[in-house]
Amino acid sequence: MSETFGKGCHLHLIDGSAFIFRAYHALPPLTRKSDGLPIGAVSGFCNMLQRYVEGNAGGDVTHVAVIFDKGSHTFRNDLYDQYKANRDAMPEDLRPQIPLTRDATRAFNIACHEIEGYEADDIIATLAVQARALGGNCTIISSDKDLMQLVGEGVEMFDAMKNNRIGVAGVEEKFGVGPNRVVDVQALAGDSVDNVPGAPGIGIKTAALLINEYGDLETLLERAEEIKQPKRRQSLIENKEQILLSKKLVQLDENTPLDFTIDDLEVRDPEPDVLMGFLAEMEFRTLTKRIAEALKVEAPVIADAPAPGSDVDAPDQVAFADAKYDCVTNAEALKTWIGRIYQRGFVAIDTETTGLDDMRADLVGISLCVDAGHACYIPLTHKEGEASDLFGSDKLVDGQMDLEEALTLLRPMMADPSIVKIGQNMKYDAKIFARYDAPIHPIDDTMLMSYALHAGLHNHGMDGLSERYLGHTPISIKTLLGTGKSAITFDRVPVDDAVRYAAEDADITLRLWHAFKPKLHVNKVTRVYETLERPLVPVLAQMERHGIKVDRDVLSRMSNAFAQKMAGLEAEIQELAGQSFNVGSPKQLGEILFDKLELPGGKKGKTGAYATGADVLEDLATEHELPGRVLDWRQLSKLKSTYTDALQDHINPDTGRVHTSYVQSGASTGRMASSDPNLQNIPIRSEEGRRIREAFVAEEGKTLIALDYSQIELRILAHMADIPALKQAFHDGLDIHAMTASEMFNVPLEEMTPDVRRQAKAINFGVIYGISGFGLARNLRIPRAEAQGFIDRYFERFPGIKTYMDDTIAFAKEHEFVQTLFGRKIHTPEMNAKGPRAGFAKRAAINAPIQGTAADVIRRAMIRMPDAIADLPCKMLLQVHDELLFEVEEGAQEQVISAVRNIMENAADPVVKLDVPLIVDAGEGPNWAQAH
DNA sequence: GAGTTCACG
DNA sequence: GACGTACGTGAACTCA
Repeated sequence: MSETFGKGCHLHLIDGSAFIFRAYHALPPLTRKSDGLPIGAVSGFCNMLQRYVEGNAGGDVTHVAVIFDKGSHTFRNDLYDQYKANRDAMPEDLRPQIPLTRDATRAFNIACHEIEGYEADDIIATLAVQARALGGNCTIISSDKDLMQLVGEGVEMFDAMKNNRIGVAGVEEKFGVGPNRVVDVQALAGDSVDNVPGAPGIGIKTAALLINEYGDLETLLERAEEIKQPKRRQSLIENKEQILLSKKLVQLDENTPLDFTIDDLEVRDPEPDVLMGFLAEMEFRTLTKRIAEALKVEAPVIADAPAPGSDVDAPDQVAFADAKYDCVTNAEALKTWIGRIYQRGFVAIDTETTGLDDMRADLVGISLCVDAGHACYIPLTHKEGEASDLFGSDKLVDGQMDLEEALTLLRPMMADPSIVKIGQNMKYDAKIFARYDAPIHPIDDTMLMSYALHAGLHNHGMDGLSERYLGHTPISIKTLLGTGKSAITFDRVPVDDAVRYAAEDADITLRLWHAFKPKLHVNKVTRVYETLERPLVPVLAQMERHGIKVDRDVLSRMSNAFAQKMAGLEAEIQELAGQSFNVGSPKQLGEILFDKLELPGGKKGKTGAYATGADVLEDLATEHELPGRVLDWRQLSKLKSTYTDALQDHINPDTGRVHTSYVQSGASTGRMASSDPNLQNIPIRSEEGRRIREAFVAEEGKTLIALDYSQIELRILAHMADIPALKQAFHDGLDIHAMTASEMFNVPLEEMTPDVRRQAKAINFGVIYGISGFGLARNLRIPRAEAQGFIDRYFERFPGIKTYMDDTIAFAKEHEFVQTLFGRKIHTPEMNAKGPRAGFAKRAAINAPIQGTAADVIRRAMIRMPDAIADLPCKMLLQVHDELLFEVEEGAQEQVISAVRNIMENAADPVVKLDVPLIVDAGEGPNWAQAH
């Protein structure tokens, strides 16, 4: 019955991408039971296709196609690089489903087309115009307003969700003009979703008014001077180029080069075998049955596999004891595994290396897992010889794949955007792979999933997670490597042992992934994971790999100076004590101070030792000379051992730089921790300590730039607790501590004394920390009653703060978690405990949303930073909670500061609209001391 | 390995 | 009325 498209024919064009996104967002994240493949969007897509088919049975449709977008780069990006630039990345669990929606369309025996470099809308436009020219009709199954310009004689749209036809009248209702002028209105109004700029200040209503008055866009722009309203006139004149560009962006291309014709789109009946086969493979039980009935065929039997992940407590289909772990020793076997990975669309991957330092450790082997209970290990550089064997040769163990051969096979899979690589702490593995020219993307991380789900409840190490969520105790690395001096490195572990250990790690990681993935959605932290955790991994990896230059000579000189001073102080201290003792021992010092010298106020802690902390010694300094000397000695000792000495050992011999490691899941609040070395606690408060920052320097020809958020936590408090006076003060750029003092003590700002301001500052900080009279009294060294008086007065002046605290505590008691403005959850399991623990929990619950929201804000800035500075000669090096440090080529300072500041100050947008401005201060210099 | 102290935001 | 007390970290050191 083949016939040429023409009069009397009716073409249906389905907007495939719209179907996919609707399906994805309408459904919970379903997974295929047998293997956990994410399948929700495919399921919804098939349902929509089936409903479409049923709805059009017996209708007049003669031709039909589903049209998809292909690739992210189109000719519009060449016109305007910001086009659709503000779109979120595709969710990771949707990505592997995209090719399956094509398969689904073909399984329904419906034509399915996409063309590289063009949006689906352009293909639809081209086909609609052709259909009309050939005298037929066309219905576009979509509600996308960008397609409305096509409506007209012979062409209409159909909103499948609302079951609603959109003709010329519908378009006029939406845009206020006929379809032929829709692009003119869109060009003026712009589109925030697609990032089409348009004319600022002009929306659809105004645009329609203007177009109707002047006829079309070109005439309007020519005669813009005549417009009476000054703002509109100015906007049109000033933004003429931008408006014309916008028109090009919204105008669909009706001449897309097609590699098929309308005649190829003729309606075909589905072939039951093909369709049933596909549905059965996807394991859609209900849908398979329904369609089988409609087609009057037998529904295939879908085996009832136990459901991994459906029950978090028992996700295993294969007991660990029955797991099968292969040793991969040749290319054929590895290719088989890679084939399995492509079938699934995901793989759990783990690296074994010679050490814990990801900047220096060498790759020893790789393990992979795609099915729980079936994993493999690829030994690559295991060496012969026992740990104790001093003459242990460096000869490689026989029967291993060549490292480069294995990487060559793995690299395409690791870089393939359709394959999700799952790891536990993937930053480590990604950094190792990066050193072997094997970039890995996209990734999923079970440690970070646990962090999004369980922050505040427990740690997120793999062994703990395995015991807690899988009920399985993993093989301990210590049993393989030993401990202490006799410990060996992984390359000396016998291959058989390594297979059991390493393959199990990948197996565990995959099972954790199956357990956590559905929980993200149930616990409503998918957004946190997808926007604040997952995308930060590559950013941190990049920063850590880059490192910061540290001048060894500067540190070494300071170290010697400190040693000399300490020796002098030590002699003085012994002299004052009348005996020699270890100044570094708090126990011995306590005995000298309180037993021998009989100084007052000796208090023993729970262990029976005297407290000798800085606050105690400061109080004693008025009584005796010795405590003051000890304080000086301690400061120097700290600076020397922790900074000037230890830091030198952290200079990487290959790069000459120091590479910290950020622990993304380190702090329960959403902050990060820095370790090996910790570069988030480099001294600054004391003059002597601050000089250590002079050793952190820029490379020759470059300079350091530090940008930090000003008072970010107080600003967030002002917003969250909704305190008008504080918000106004921030809007007016006032000194917030002085303003607080003025409000509290009724002192005019001009008469403010530094001491009153200092007290107010302490209170402001106290509020953020969950203030108590006792704590404030100790901090300010004032009587407790006086401190309590301050707090009472503060709450009187800012009653909203008290309400916020009470509400937060009530929420935490009820739910046992608190939340940041971005939805991060911090669990507070001790809220309903008895005794002093409840006090701790309360204060932590008050602090966590504030500290956590600030942490979320800077994370968002960091995630956006690589794109923002891609074309600038600079690198982001460090994060210190509210500060970012960059190394910049000399001369580009201004540009970088302006770009970075823009990202940081707007980092909360568009998810959270803060009532207070975020302000970023910037500094620049040859070293960190001067840049700050 | 726990406890103490102190560096940072 | 008595508990105890500012929030969040990491590292070095002593001592059992």
